Amino acid sequence: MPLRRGELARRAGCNIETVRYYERIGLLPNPPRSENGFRSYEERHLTRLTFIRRARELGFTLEEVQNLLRLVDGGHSTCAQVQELALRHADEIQRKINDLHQMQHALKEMSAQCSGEEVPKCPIVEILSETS
Amino acid sequence: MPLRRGELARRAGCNIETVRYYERIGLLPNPPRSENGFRSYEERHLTRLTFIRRARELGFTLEEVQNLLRLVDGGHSTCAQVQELALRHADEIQRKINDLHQMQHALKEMSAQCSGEEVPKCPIVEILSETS
DNA sequence: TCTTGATCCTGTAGTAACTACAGGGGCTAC
DNA sequence: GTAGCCCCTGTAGTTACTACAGGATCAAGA
Repeated sequence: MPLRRGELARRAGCNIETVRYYERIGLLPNPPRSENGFRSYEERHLTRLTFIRRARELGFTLEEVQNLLRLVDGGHSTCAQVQELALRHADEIQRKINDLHQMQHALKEMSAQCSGEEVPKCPIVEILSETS
Repeated sequence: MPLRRGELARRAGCNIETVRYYERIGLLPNPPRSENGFRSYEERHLTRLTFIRRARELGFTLEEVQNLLRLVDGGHSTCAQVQELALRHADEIQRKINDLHQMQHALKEMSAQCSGEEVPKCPIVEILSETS
């Protein structure tokens, strides 16, 4: 199932130009070309691109995405390095999860207290501004 | 406790120039100025700025942050509107939480299976590429 | 009192991560 | 054979910052 650029982008949920951009900066490998010069992608490209798109939506920078990809691609030699990095990433992710839980709680609370004419005060801003 | 721009940025955890940028695009209100023309911020500015920084780190665009702020600032008239918006945001947040949980699980699994010389294969990319 | 250092001001230019467009070519289908 | 859709390349524009230049303010020390 070789995919062309447009179809790859569509399935990964990203813009068609983004594919070319990631190729240019080395985040996606240059794919083989078919006879007519069109880029020809495989499942593994789709997998990788979808991961990148999702990680970006979760607030990771492209540099952080690069680090994660290198981690799973096996760029690090020793187990200690891998563990260190994996756990550091996991901690960062936990922080994000906590923040999101707080946001969600605040929004649901607001929605629940919304009845009739009364629009309640939503504490989401105050809650998420605490320096934890 | 009036704060100047540098101290506000430092406490909120963002760059000093970002403050001016948010002011320019209308995300932060223009603060009063002291005698010498310096910007003079209050607690509420710090609260707002910290919220923005955190929301950005969680992958929300500035436009989405604007929407969240309008929601809590009371820009929407009816309760139905507020509920609709709040729940939509909460759903989006739940999706992010799910993705982060999967990433975290994959990373911890990888770290746990790391022993001695063996560096295991990490399924984080494959897992997060599933279109759920 | 003078100067050094830190901070502020404004305007503008540079960077990261896309996104859009112009000009041209390759298929397929009526 | 031409209309419509997709692809190619190069380049320019957008979003969200971030850095820098040139100058003013102000507290503290020599």
